[in-house]
Amino acid sequence: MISLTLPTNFVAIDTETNGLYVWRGHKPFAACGVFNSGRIVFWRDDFKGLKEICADENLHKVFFNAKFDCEMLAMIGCPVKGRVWDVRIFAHLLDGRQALNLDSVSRRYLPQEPPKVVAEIDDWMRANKIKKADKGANFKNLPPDLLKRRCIGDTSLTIKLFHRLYPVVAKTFPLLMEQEHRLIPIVSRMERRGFLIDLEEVHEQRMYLETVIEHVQQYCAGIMDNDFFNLNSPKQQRELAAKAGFIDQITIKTKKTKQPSMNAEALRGLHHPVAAMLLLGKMASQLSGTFLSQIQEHEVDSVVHAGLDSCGTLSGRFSSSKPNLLNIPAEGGHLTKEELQEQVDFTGIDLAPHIKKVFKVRPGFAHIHADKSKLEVAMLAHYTNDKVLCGILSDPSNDIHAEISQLMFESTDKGLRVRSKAVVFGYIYGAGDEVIARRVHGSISDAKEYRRKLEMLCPTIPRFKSQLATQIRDRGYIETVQGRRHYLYPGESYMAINRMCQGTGADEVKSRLPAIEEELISQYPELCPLLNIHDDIVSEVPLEQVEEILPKYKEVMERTALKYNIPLPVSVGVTTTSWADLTEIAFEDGKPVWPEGFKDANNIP
DNA sequence: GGATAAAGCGCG
DNA sequence: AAAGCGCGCTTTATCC
Repeated sequence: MISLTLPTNFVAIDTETNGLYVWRGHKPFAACGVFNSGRIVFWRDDFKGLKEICADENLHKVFFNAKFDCEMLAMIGCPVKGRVWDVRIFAHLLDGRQALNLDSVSRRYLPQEPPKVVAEIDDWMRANKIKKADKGANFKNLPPDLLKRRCIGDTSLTIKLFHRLYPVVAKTFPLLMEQEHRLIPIVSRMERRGFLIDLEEVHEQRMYLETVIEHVQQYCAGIMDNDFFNLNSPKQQRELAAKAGFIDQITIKTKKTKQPSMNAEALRGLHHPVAAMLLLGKMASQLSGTFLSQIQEHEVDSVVHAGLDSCGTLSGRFSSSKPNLLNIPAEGGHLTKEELQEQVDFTGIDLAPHIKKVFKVRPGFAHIHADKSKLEVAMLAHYTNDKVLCGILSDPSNDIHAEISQLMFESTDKGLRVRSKAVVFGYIYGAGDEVIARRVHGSISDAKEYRRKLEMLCPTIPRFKSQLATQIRDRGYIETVQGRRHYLYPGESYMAINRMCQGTGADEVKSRLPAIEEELISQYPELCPLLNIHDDIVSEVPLEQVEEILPKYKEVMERTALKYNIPLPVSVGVTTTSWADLTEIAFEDGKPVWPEGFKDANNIP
């Protein structure tokens, strides 16, 4: 599929734009093309000839961050055809730890210093008192010559990097190079489609949360004998804790400064009414001040278009920003009412609204969620090929933590199941004994004992761990089945299992997006992926096609997976209203078993 | 007044 | 010897 030698005809293109978001109407005002022949073309305001270049199927196009430039070029009537290459993807595959801006990538891989335009532009921005955040919007106001030099300079660096890196990346990462480039148009469509937002619901939830915050602030100010209390100040929280007399009972310390921690875990264990009020206020403050205000800030015509970056993480997972849609609170994910009720009487108060209610499904559509269950434990089973783990995972209906608990403790008692789960996850995450002890509410020696029990049960795990440590010591990186290299320093060997499991899982799930496109979108063009939440792919489908698509979607996610030592079953959920109403759908003989009345209630034909 | 570190917290 | 992993975002506190 991928040739090891450079293509014969290629052009690097860079656009200068008046902003970063096509959905806000931003578009290019200048562009540059540098051909492999050495020919340089620069456009400003008038893009004569650019359309023909972009439309040439036989001319490979090279970008630094292709998703951005391709979207922008389409905005001025120059859709990009033919093969697209992205040097930023090359850099990310070569070493995921390093910075991904053009300047630092050039310094890393090119022999000569990049031109000093970057510093010149920064000087100009400073001289004109432009804030860092407004830098992008002010490129248009740069002195024309400076802008032209910058645009040509960036495009020249891009083509030089392509020359230098293409042969290395094509040879070292054939699978991932293909996979990541296939994602460019798919992710672009995901971002442009976006999520519909219920602004009325956002407003109501904020109003409610602000009254909760106000109430808690009054309550704390009263205790402090003061007019104000700042809920977000750990300093004031500690003063409150001292006055209320529970600060000495806090055992958890902050990481850097070793002060008594005011985090939820510390406050939760206290069973003190003032601590409970603090917890409530802090939660309300985060829900309103982070999640809801982010949605309001980035909504355009009731739609949020989160930025999705396939090169945004060390592990290979996506990152999401403006707003981040990968950390929207689940119902009951934060404080539960029962937890606080025993400390303060909150009768008649809804503790927290469900933020996922805000994310609506477009009328006439449904959302399908499909997630690979137990993904990271499965990856551990694959790499270790452990008899016990593979045995348990071979039957998807098994409760893995109950099964492991049975083998470790000869019991599936709830408390013991929690312990074995904590040790398994602790292992996957590289936790120390102290953290495991805290998780199981036990002593350090308990933690040591549980760890030893798991190592006896699955001797392949410590063996795998030491193999990874050896590879890190000998060559500086570990490599997943997809061929992704994860660089780690010997002092970071404890993270190796996590990086392998998280990284392999991430590549496994995200490479299902091209499969969905080839096998399903070709047949159902209205099907549109919206989000990849690590082990989950969310898509929008027309209501009248839900029943038909659902089994195929699950089947494609399962069948097109790479081959592992264990099956990776996919579970499916559907909603036609909002993210909060997601309903899991069971399958029998490859057909969905709809819950009683579900189809009628959701207008599914 | 802007930039940055630290703490805190949501998700998988 | 010791180490929960990966993110993005907000606020406070502090520095220049």
